[in-house]
Amino acid sequence: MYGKDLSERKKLILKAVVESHIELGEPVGSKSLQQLPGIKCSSATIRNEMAELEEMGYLEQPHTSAGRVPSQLGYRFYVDQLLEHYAMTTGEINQINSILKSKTAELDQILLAASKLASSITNYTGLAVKPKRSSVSVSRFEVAYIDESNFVLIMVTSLGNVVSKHVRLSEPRPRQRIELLCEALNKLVAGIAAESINLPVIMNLEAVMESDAPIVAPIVKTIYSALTEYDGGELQLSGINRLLQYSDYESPEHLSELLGTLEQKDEILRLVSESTGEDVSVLIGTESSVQVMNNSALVFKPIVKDGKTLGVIGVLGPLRMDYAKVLETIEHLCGSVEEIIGGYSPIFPSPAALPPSDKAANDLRKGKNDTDE
Amino acid sequence: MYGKDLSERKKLILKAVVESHIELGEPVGSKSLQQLPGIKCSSATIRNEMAELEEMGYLEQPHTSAGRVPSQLGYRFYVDQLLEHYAMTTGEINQINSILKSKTAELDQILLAASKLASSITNYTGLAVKPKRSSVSVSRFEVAYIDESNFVLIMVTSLGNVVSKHVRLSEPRPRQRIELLCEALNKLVAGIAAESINLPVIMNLEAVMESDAPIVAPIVKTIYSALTEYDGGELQLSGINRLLQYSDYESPEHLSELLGTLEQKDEILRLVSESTGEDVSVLIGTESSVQVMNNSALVFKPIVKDGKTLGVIGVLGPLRMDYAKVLETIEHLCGSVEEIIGGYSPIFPSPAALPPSDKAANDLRKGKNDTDE
DNA sequence: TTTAGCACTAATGTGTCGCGAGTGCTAACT
DNA sequence: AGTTAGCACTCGCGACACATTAGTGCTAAA
Repeated sequence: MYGKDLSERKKLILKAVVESHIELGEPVGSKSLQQLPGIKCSSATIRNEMAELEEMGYLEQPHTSAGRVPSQLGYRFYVDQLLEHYAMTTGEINQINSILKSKTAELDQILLAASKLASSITNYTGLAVKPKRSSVSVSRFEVAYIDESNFVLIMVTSLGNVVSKHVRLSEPRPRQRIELLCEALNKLVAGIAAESINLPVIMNLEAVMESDAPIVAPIVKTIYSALTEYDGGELQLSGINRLLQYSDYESPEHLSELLGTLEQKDEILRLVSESTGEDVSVLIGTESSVQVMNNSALVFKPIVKDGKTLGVIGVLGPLRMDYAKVLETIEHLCGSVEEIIGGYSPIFPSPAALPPSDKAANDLRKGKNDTDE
Repeated sequence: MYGKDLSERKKLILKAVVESHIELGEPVGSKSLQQLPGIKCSSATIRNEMAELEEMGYLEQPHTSAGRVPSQLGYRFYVDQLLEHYAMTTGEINQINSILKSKTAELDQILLAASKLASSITNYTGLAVKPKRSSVSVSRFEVAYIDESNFVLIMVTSLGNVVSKHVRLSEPRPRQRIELLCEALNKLVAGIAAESINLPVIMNLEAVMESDAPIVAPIVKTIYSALTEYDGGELQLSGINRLLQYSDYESPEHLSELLGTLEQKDEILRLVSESTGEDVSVLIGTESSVQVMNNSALVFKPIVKDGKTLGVIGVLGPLRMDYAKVLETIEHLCGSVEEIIGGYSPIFPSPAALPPSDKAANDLRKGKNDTDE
């Protein structure tokens, strides 16, 4: 393991370099370190130590006769071992409480609010992700009949969310047939994950629908696409303008590329979904393996309830971000969000107290979230 | 009216200045104009003309001994009177067709795709707006019962969209009571616009619900917020990175401010909703009366069907944007989108073929749109 | 009314210079 | 052996002077 061979003094110096550079954004020299409390040696000694730290890869020099700047490895080590707990100010805590607590609404809203808070507290770009989910299923179908050629198919998913799709029929069907279809769907499709809607299921459906068999296929297709679409993960950024505050020293083309990648969304979604575990992830520079983020750091943490990841909130900032504050903020935010959604009386408290469609029972064990729209 | 006193030659010169500056982004001098076809006088004459144009406010000089740059008024006049029709390339048309035609899905999706197209074709930032609607109402309520403390209230709006809200009850209620509530809602609230849900309505509801009166108020509040929230207008940007390509000569703080304003969304929504008529709007510089957009131009056009504005797509770019191309692109895009949604068989074809809730009848005269989710 | 010519202006680019912050190295010191 | 003082060296950076250049306005002639 790296970093085990560092003397206490080296750690102290590395820590000081990182923190000074995070704060001021400039290469830090031996003299400025010397007058720091806790260091009792001369600038020459510090120079020697820094030279060695550079040798080992923790620091680097923009050019001869500039101070040192932490390398990616330097930040890594700092985050892993040197970080001091940041105590959030009461102002910050109040801000979180007042804004977040007022949102008892949809999870989406809460996530967005949390991302905005993350951005405004840390002064970096905040992000909220509604993660890709595997194997969502519909626990119940409803129809809202509009006219003989149109109805809205409403699906309550296994997670308690609601997805609705407008369906247009090529040939008109009377109300009862549609309601029959709905019943059939509830009997045959409810509780089945999108990927396991297969031919036998469809044939069953068609058999039930008798003369209306032709309308089954397009409807199943609609259901399928609704589920997978809903499933697709969503990324929302807040405080994009703060990207400029720190990457202005970078080339504008680079920034433009970064913005493009962010707008694409898939890279970030991939990163977020790749991370395992319930803990904070910190991706520094190339660790993200996204070319354009080599000069950025990404900190994020999933919001977990009963073992399910309901969302992710995080912060995107420069390599020299204030990791202590960001980590603390993210953790606090996640905590608050989990508290809020935990405060909900569970929608599906136990396999016993169940929604009407018995079929769906086995899919509802853990789903207790409550977004919709 | 301005601009009537301009000689043909002045117009020619103004046009040339604008177009040259749009293309190259640099102040344009008398010499470079001279060698343009269609101008048969010497640079000195052009200088005189330009001096007069500056006098009149159509041109301005960044400093002595630089060329001239169009003023805001200059652009205005150019757009109003000098613009030449831009013929879209077949490549561009194909791009639109292939991408747009494949989206037969939700209006939201179509709008987003159109905005992306606008951005990629024009190389500026594209925007799509789902406009604020006035007086949406619920034409029908449905409930999806989950358990005795939870149900999902599903509302089919007067426009045929579906909004759903999860409702948590502080005290459990049996299924029948919820269904009764739903019936009552359909009787008393369906067809009423959010703003006309008043005390008498609520009292009526409470009377019907008898012992369950206490749950009425929060539910009405939910309905109200769902409607106004849904009603709130939505803005999506695409190609934000292209903002950098042209505003890099601006101060980075300014750009940051602009991004902030865009993220806020309300300014843009206001601008878009303020515009009347079905035509393209072109807001140049201060015409938007948004401080931070003084150096930007906004071009947008509503998507209209049967007299209803279903969305707006537009482009945000620098003052020196390629108005000819942008205008043509936006108009073409809007045309394509209208064509696509026009192809839908109308959901509410006539006041006769109506959704079950008779109450809602009078709200459905024109609603023929079909988004959902 | 147009044009050629000329003096003038301001931005832009280039080269030189000195300053200052910071380093590495060596030699003396504990 | 580790620490420190001292010193020579290296860059980056801002300042200044200077030439260049693209463009102007004005005047006087066509």
